[in-house]
Amino acid sequence: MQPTTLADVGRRANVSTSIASLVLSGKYEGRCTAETAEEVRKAALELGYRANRLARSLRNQSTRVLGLLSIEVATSPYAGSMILAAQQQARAQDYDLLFVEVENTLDSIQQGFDLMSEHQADGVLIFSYFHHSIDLPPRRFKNIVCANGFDSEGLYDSFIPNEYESFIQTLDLLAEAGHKTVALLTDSSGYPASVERLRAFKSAQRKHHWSEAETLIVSSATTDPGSGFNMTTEVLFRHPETTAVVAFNDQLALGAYQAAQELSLRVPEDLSIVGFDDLELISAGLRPGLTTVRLPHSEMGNLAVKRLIQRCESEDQLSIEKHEILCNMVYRQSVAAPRLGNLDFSSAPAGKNKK
Amino acid sequence: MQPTTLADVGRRANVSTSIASLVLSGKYEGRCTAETAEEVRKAALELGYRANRLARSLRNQSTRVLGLLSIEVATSPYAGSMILAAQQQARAQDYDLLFVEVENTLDSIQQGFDLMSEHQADGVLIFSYFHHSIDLPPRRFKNIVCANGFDSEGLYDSFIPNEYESFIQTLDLLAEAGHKTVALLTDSSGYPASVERLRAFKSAQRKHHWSEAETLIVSSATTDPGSGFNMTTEVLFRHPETTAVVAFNDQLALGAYQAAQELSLRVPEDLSIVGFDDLELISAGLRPGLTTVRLPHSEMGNLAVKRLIQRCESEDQLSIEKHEILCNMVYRQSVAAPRLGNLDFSSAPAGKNKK
DNA sequence: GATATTCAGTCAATCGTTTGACTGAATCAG
DNA sequence: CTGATTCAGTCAAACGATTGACTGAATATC
Repeated sequence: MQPTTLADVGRRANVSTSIASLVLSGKYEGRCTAETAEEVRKAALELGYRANRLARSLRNQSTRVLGLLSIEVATSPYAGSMILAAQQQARAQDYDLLFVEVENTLDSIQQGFDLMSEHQADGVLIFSYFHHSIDLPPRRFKNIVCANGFDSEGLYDSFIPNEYESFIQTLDLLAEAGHKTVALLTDSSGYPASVERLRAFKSAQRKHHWSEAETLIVSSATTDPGSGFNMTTEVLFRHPETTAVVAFNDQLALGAYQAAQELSLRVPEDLSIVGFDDLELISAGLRPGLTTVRLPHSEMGNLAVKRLIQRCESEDQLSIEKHEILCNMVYRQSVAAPRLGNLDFSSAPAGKNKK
Repeated sequence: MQPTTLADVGRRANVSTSIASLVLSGKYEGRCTAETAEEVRKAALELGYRANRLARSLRNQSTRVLGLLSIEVATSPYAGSMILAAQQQARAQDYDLLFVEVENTLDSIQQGFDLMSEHQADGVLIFSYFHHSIDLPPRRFKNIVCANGFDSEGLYDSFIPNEYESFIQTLDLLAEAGHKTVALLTDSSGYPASVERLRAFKSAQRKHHWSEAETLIVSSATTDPGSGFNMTTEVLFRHPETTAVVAFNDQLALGAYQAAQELSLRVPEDLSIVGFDDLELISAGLRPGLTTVRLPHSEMGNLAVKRLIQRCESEDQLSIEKHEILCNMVYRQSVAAPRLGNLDFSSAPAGKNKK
């Protein structure tokens, strides 16, 4: 049961494959009558004809396939939305995605490019797990676009979150609620996210006349809830005047919730907490819901594909741009007006239900 | 800057494209000298030659591309590992994955098949977001394999979790710890996961001589933490003798933690809790860590690809099999021996740190 | 009425790789 | 010395879609 070819369609409609091809691609004007065209379309439908993209691509020197090099994305909880958005945007323009997961090494990325090269991809997307600078091997493809990361040499378009402005939104929210002593739990990786968010925090301290005590800023190399727990506990003991905790990400925020619980503090009445990332499993699952910032994964996936296709189809040279995307706030219930007075750790820990 | 072709390689090595082809595919024995072969390989390397897979596939009538129809997988937090495992297994055998997200409707799936048909995929993988029966349109491809779901007519291989046996492990763990009154929070969807896990629970009740009060089993149409909170609260008030809560999934378990917190119960000293799925963001992030069962997403992705490739490359008819995969337990700290005596709700709720 | 134009279509080359059929020279067996 | 075999290659036909060049008939123009 061989798949049907254009020749089969032509045969059934009593025309040459040329006419069949021209009709099905809508370019038959001046080449045959409307009736013949109708015949062809009918034959194609009856035979369930599907064009062979290999043959078409070979002839056209264009595959309408985009290579997706995912640098450790698929392992992350963010994977879904970025890849999904890319896929759907591609499909909407009759492109498809050839997916390959690579490691963040020149060698592995090189192999990814080679593979896409063999498949004659029209362009290549480079998706990163987290916002950082990526070293890429020498250019292989005319069309390359990065998302959630950027190439270290600035040779390609990239779509990344605007860390600074997005974080400022969160901080302004706390300021509006009336907080004056705000602690920051951050990470010490030195990646753009930590650098920019720290810069935003310091600027907010000045702008809103917050306490600028250095020990209000605690950082850690790991950003799991355990670190969040420890850092929160530390900063609250040192600064019992703290009324709000800003976490570098939702996992640290989860740790802050746990620390609050341990200290019998209510969120948000006794302590406001905000996060970053909007990992819904955490942010929407917590009680009360965590007010946070949604990373624009779908937007980045979507825009990167749009831009890449534009590059593939454009004759002239497009300029290279680094697009910073503002993230949306997600308002839940973890922010309230500051409580009055300092925390009081002298009282015994809340009684547990013990037998 | 056209990509180099076999003809280019041949020209540089002073041989015909035929020899170039034969050498590079390792079938040159009896066709040329070892020295000539070396010349060809050298030329290919120097030119950075990469075979054009379109041309090769067109000629060979085989693409080494597998279509991946993801039925709402990419939107789920589980997406990553299953797709990643599939991709890596495919790559290990020199296959690639063409990814398309579809909706769970005959029409959308049909379109997915059509697309894979145009791309001449050698086979199609059908990945489902959750373990359920999928209605598929009439067979389009010789080779189809399902993962984390199965086709309603049983026409194809499938790889799914063994819900019953996997859940039994959890329940046995509680029995070993000495629990006698165990509550089940489940969902009422009627999908295999809920049906089978409920069956396992009832069998455990009998096997371990647990209390079989009907009201120890509570179910809900939604499985978010909020439902888990409500169900846990309900069951604990009704059955203060409950010493362990088994949740249908980790999100319900998170709700159970929250209910325990609200009632000032310590986990696991006052209440043991177990989950299912091992959503690490939750299970590893909770304090104490949640003992749960890891869904075998990578295994399913990996095995499905292996089987599909086997089908693609096998001459003879393979039998259709439904493979049930046993899930691994993930031991954390949420299970302990049961406390002695009933819960006591007469005492005032634990004092909160109020000003 | 001769020529030009339009119409409705067919022909054949092309994309790059693969591989069975072929070739011309050298070697070998008898 | 003759015929068969091996060796080291080349040739050319696929695979299926696309499209510029062509064709033969009908119609239009002067």
